[in-house]
Amino acid sequence: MNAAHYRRIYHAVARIPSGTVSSYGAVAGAAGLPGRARLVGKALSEVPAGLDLPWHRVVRADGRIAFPSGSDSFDQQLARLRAEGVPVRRGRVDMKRHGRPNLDRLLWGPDQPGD
DNA sequence: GGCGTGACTATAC
DNA sequence: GGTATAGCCACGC
Repeated sequence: MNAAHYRRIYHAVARIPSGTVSSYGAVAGAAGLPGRARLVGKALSEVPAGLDLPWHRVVRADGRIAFPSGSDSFDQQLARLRAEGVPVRRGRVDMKRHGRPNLDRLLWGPDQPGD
C-alpha cells in the first residue's frame, strides 16, 4: 500500500460536502487514482481510529451502500446519511440528487451546487 | 507467475 | 427492476 495514495483518498473523502454522497470510483478519480475504486474501499476499511472521516458519504456507483443489508456497518452508514438529510431507500441513495461525481472541482475549486 | 478475494464498475441479457 | 459476466487493481498464499 502507498501512504501517499491513502492520504489523497482520505483528503478526497473529507472534501465530500455534508448531505451529498460520492462513489468509490469518483473518489479514486478525485484522488488522482482512476480505476482504483477497490483501493478506496480498502483504504476506508483501514481508516485510523480518531480520524473523523465522513466515510459514510461514499457509496457504490449505483448509489447502493456497499455493505450487506442488516450488517452493523450498513446500519451505521444508513443512520449517518439520514442524519445528514440524505434519504436512503432500500439501501440506496438517489445519485441524481445527492451524488457528487465531480469531486475534482471540490478539490481544486468550488462550483455552483445548483442544478 | 497463478489463483482467490475484496467497502468496485460497466455492460449485456 | 434483477442476475451474469468481464475488467479492474492491490494483497496474500
